[in-house]
Amino acid sequence: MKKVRTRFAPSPTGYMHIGNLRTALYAYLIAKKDDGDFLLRIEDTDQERQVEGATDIIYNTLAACNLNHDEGPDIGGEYGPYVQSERMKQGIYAKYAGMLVNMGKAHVCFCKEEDIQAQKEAAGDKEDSFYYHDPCKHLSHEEVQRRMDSGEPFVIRQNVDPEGQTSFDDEVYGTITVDNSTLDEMILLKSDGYPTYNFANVIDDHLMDITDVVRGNEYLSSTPKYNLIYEAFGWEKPRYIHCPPVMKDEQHKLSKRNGDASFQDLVAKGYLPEAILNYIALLGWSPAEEREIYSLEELTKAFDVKRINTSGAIFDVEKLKWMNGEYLRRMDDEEYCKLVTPYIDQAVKKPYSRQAIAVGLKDRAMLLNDIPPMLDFVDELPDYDIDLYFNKKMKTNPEISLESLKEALPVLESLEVWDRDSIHDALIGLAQSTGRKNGVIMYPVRVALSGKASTPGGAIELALVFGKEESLDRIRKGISKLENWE
RNA sequence: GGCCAGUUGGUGAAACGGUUAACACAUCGCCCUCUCAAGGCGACAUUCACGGGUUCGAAUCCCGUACUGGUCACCA
Repeated sequence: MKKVRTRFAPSPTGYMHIGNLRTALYAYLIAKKDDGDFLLRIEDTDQERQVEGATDIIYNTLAACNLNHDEGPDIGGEYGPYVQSERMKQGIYAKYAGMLVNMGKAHVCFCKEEDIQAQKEAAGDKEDSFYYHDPCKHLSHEEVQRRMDSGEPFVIRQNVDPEGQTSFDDEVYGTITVDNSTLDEMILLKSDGYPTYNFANVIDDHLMDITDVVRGNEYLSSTPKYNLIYEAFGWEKPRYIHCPPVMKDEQHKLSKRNGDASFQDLVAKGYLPEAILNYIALLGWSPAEEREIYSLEELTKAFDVKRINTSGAIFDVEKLKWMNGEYLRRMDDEEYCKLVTPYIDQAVKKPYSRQAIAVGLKDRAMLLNDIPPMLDFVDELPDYDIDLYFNKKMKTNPEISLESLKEALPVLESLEVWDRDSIHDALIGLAQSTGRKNGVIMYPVRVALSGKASTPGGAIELALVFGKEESLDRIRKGISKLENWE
């Protein structure tokens, strides 16, 4: 069996959007599942749509996701070059286009774009469909030569015999059959000498020994035209794996045109690349087992083309959020602390232990960017409202809280060691020795320490973050605040 | 408009002719609890776009209708 080779073939036109990334992921998984090669090819045949820096975004995104390619413009390979504009300069496309012309499978066309367009529009009113019969097909060899010599602009256009049907098997959508009469004769080589996407794609996929073509399902209807080229050359056709779209809502695809979230936007918002990748793997594909969290390596094993869906999937940021939180929670503490420290630093300038803060964050922050606002009480005790001391469930109110804080203060002051156990024993001991609920003591202390209704951590965790001196200071402030209120 | 494809809950989805129509997110309860989370438990589609048919039996097969998407570029 031939070694499986897939490719990701983006055009460098801007940010990497989610649907695009997912196609890359699937192509990667299909190759790696069978120990095959995954390659990157840059399709820059449209000179007008080039965007500066777009190629770097592609490299960076793939690298961030660990979708490492085996061959590509940046790392080379035996099938190079991997950039289509460079391949064009080597005359590759012109050569194959010429071969097709000689075989009678393509022809030189001098028709003007506007003329064809006008013809289509005129016909559109009367006929159900319009199939372009290119008159240039019947031009004599001499005339073609003469007009080319005279410098008249031309394109190379595919020949399609409108008789009969063409069908192909897609791994996802099954067998698809179309009437040849509905196939336009597509342009292979543009008048600027560049190949069209369609043509370059076929030539390169063949030349690079691509066995599995993975792409969006918008190509489903042009696939028969691709196959005509394979057939003209007598080349073996690849397996086709067309993927359903990733949608923004029921009727719109996720697109960069609309400014929808790109991979880098999500990363900037605090999503982990691994979580994003895991989530999008599940959009349009489902594993055979009841599990949703998969590392890239695990995905590689579990992935199965047969389980790719045929209908579009809506991108649900809520579920991504959950998954991101899941990834965060599963990290070991040390790793988590390292990851999160830059975000803590955004909100906390004082030298409190990052690790002590991270402990409280771990089960609470689903997004990295949620972290700074959660810590806005750390450097400065906010000027909080006295009503915070009311809590029905904890059975506290300002009077009870004042009492609790007054009792807690000396107990904590007398502590020789300021660690988790001693603080815990002191506070809980206080509550239990007087037969009160833990919350009656703990809740007011937590409020006094933070001045907030909710915090990443309870009284003990916060006391640990602040240390003895600052903790006692905040409790004293709480006491005086309550006293003044009365 | 022609052609191609899709249609299971708010979302991702399972099911490959016979199940109480999995599971996960979200939502809503309850429990746990020093807040909030996390965690635990439970609720949530009498029904699989609609209408016919085939069959003892259909979300699953067939036909039609509706709706949605794609395509019909010297864009990819």
